[in-house]
Amino acid sequence: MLPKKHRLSLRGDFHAVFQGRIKARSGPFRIMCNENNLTYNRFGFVVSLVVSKKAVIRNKIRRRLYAIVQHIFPTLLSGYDCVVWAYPEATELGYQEIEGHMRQMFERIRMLKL
RNA sequence: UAUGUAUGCUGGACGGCUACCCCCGCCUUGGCGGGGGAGGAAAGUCCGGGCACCCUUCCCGACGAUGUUGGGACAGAAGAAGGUAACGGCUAACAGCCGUCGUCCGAUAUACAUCGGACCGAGACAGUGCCACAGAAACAAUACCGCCAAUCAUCAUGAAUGCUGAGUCUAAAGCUCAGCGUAGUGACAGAGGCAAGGGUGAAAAGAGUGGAGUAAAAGCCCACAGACGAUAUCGGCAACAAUAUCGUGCGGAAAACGCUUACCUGGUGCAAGUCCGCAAGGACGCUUGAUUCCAGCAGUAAUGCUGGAGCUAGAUAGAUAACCGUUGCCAACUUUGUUUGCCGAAGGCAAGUACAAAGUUGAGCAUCCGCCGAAGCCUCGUGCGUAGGCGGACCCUCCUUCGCUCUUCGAGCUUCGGAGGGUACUCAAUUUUGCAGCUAUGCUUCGCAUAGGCAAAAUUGGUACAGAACCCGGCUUAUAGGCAUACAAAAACU
RNA sequence: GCCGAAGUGGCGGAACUGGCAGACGCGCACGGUUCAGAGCCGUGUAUCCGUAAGGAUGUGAGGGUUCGAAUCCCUCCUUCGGCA
Repeated sequence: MLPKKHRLSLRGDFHAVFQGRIKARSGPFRIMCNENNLTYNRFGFVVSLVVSKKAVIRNKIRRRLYAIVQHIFPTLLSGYDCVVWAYPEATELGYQEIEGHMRQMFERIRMLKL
């Protein structure tokens, strides 16, 4: 879980990210980013009712995404707001596979530090 | 014994590592320390409440006065609309719960009765409607087949008495003949009487048995029995039940109705609403409550009362976790033993059901590819493929050989070639079970006990349903495994 | 969190005042027309059993009321829509 400071919460923040041009996709996940005027990153996750009708499964996917982002947080460049979507196929994946997809997406949008 | 149904309870544990939310304290403005952090259904949203605002009404005050505005209330008329429906109790309230009654079903039983289960369990002599097809008729009735011939009509016959005519002598009477025709008899079934029987249908006028009755019949009448309603008495708070009297010929459907009766509900819902802010948004409401646990008392019970102790999530794109390790539990399988039946001298054959126990730890391990392919499998193709066969790569051991290095009668490394092997498990400990023919020790002998000894085994899968969003009381639905109680009874054995 | 609507062959969609389920259209299959194709015309077309006649099941699932349920009632499932 990320601290509340690093989470996206306001409606306007999400809409600002939707205006961004930095996008990537890997497997059942999609990411969209935009620059903010802060010195740190903020993340938001979208796991809609289409993914699964059971709240337990949706919560587990979101918690895994939070845990992965928290794990690779120090290796990222700063100053971005990001939103990650999950799609129904994500319910079939294990933790290692989700982590692989996430790393691939961050690599494609060149947010990893060298 | 296994299984099913119903009800109630339970719903894994420990540790590592990296993090999140709330509260408290300290230093001090982001760190440290401490404490807490999902459920029986948090779900579905099917009901009921608390709570908040609005509407109406009432009360008080002010004013620009039959209205406006501010405050308060133990308030919610009628109608509409919606809901509930045996009776009593419980409750803040309910479509919930408890108890009782009634009807129906099942088991035991001759029966009474007992046990278990189900029930939207008021009203169809207030009204508007419905009962398809079939059938004569589907509810103030009607008559297809059928039954009857009392009454009317028709036809035939027709006593006594009678009427008319003729004759018998003119008349009358009487007598004879002819005609009419009454009662009666017979025929027919046109009018009519009947609804017992047949047939149709889910249901047929709703009255079952016996008698009387009739032309034939029928609750048309009588006796007995059934159902429903009213009244009285007895039991019960009541629904209801028992008995007696009186009355009623009595179809179904209220899960047809903007139908009746009785009772309940003013409306909207925390996205209610209050406050701050230009706005985005934020704070409050928001967790001390019809609260939890324990004990006692009252009550058949639901439940209530009293006393003591406790504070037990409060997120808001939504925390309570992610990833590992150990272990518990369950199932299958394997092994061992016990088990059951049959034959029998030892012993064997069959069943593989039920029960019990174990399935742990460490070390070593060089194999791989292609083609074919008994068994076996299916999509039935000359497909897949276990054992196995052939070929190749690679590895190990030995021998021969070309060289190199060094601490030089030897060792190591290496090139070419040849032979053999590459078996998928092995070893040790441990645990459990079994064995008792060998050894040691102890006990008084048979023998028993302990320690050694011998044999066997050391796999796989699962661990539910599901995530608070203002809070409670219910209902319904989901739920691996485990526990308890009641009921049912397949199969096997006795 | 709250409120509402729908579910019928392979598809769309009738039958909703209870009374023979699948009208009608599209699609599909077969046959005819044509030298051939399109188009047109005709027949058939839920599932199972049966040579056939015929029988059984079937309106999202389960239960109930009724002589009889796609229709009425109850509980679930799925899908869709609305409210800041």
